[in-house]
Amino acid sequence: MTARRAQRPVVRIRDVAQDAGVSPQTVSNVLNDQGRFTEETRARVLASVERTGYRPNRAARQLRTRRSRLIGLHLPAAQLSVSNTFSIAFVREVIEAVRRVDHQLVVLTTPVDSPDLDAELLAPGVDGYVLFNVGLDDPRPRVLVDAGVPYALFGRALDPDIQGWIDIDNAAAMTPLVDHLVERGYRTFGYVTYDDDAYWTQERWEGATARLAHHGLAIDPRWLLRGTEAEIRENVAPVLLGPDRPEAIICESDALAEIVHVMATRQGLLPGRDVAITGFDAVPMRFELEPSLTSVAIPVREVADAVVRQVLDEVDGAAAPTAGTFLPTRLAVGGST
Amino acid sequence: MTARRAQRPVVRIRDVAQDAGVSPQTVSNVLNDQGRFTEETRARVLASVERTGYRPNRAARQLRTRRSRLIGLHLPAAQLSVSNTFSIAFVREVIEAVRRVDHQLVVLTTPVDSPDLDAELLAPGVDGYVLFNVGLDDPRPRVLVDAGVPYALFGRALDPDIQGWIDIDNAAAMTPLVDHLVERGYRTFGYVTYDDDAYWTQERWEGATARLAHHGLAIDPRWLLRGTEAEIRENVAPVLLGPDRPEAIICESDALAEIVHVMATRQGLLPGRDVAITGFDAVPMRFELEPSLTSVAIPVREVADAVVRQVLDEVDGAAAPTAGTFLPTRLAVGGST
DNA sequence: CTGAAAGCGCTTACAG
DNA sequence: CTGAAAGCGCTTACAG
Repeated sequence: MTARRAQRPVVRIRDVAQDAGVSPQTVSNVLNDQGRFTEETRARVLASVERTGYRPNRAARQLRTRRSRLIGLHLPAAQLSVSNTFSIAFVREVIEAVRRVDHQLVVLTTPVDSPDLDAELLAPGVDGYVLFNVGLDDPRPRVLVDAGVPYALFGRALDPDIQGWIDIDNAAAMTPLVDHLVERGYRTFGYVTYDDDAYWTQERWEGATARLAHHGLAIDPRWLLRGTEAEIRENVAPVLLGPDRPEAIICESDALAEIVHVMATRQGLLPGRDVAITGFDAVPMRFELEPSLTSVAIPVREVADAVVRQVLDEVDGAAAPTAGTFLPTRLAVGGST
Repeated sequence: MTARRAQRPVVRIRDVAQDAGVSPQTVSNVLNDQGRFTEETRARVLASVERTGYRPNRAARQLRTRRSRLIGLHLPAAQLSVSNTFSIAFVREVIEAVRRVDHQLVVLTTPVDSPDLDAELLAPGVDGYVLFNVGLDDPRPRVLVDAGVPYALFGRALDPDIQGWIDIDNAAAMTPLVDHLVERGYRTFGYVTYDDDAYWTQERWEGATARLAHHGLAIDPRWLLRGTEAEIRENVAPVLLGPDRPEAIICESDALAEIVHVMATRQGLLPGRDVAITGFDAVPMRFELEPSLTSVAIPVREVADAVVRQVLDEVDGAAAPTAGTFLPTRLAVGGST
């Protein structure tokens, strides 16, 4: 226990000042790069910081500057599961993005429909929030707007007050995907999608069908498969992988495409040769599929960086120059088409 | 932007005091449940808190009490991936456990082998740390011990200074599993394991073989498969699922058991009828296996609660009553045996 | 049971 | 370029 209770004496800024023979104020200036000191002073101060092992007290700094250097990430527990491939990739990038701007990430997990959502979101005193998986009528941005807490979100909102969003253009993203399929010679199409009311579900469907129409093509209604993952898992073989099947199957997400891919393989069909399969997201999966999946890559890292930067701009009161920003997607061609 | 910049005036404790007609001190006492007030005062104060929308300034409280109410979770980025089924389940439970004790969770992702590990771990000013995936010679506990920062860990360490660990007894956990297999009549065994030097890898192997020996049984060396997930994926069929195969395959983890299960199914073998398969961890997977996997359940929630409680006890200076604690595992019998 | 004073460790004006 | 003073908003002794 001895080592455990080390309790080494706390070094304060005035100890460093004393050691360096300057005032606390000067130490503060050096540490916060405020200018107003000679290079020689700077060196002396830094040497003293090193020697004394000084580490600024965050609470004191926070009290004075009114900045916690904490960014909140709202991550309802349900989204932190191995089934949420995209969420996990996104969370990881947000953590890294926050680290790059020298802040700390605080994770909140209150369910979106909790009656305490407001209180819990406001309690931790973070400088701002990152939200994602935000639907058009999500209650969270409103809570933060009303409380005057800065935030940025990956997604979009209906309310024009809700600004500072970062998103991808789901419909537009389907254009190069469909063009690619048409170019490869595929002419009959199936579509696999979640049966939810998310706007991205809607937009991907509309983007795909519109672009197919542009080519004079369409998705045959009998090859449209909607449902939960479990339902799709069950129905994909009979509906889409029998002898009378489409040449290509467009899936709303990689998670769904993975199911189709696995089931196709199990039926003895080789994706890319016997049937084309496409996904959407292009994030790492539990096992890489073979042949690899053609998909639409969401620039997760860029989104995370943009969202975090947006929060900080808002915190700093830098005029938010945009209501929202679309980031470009990229077609990732694999062996499955 | 108007709504966005709401900037409502900050309510301080003295505003509440004024509203309630008491001193700031009394408001503080009520809010922190320090006794020393009448029930009537209490009600008046709480009403004023409600009316004014007061929310304590965390920085000020932290500066005064020297508690941030922040608990750090060190989660190197590599562990936050869909392949790390167990890590994801554990992180989720830690977040919830921290929330239950009314603290906030800060996530740090510095790689374990980073030269800045010390500095980054100490920078955020958390009250204490939760560590997991800790190996016997892990550098992290030492860093925290030396800095006098409280922590608790899921895992174990060699250094006797490193106390406050919570773990399961991997070897003991294998006893009921092996007994179950023997009881079901299985007499020939294969074993699938990672090729790493983690102590749990070692302990599970020893636990299984020792208990088999107790029954006068053993794992045939030609049915021992060691390697990375990719290697196991490739070799499991030829080594363990051919005509000359063991009756039962014990796997070090659910992740490996999943591979074996999928491959067995692909070979036309029905787990539980044609070959028995067991895992270890019993956390949710991307897709539930069918038949379900017999496995050893790690009490993830209990572990998370215990680790968080241990950190707080340490923070509060409550004597750490134990060097370490083993939590019990439970055999979860599924259809795969 | 309640109040006035002091102080946690910084940084932000303000003087020199 | 550097220093002495004030104050951020709480809570912790200390008096009454």
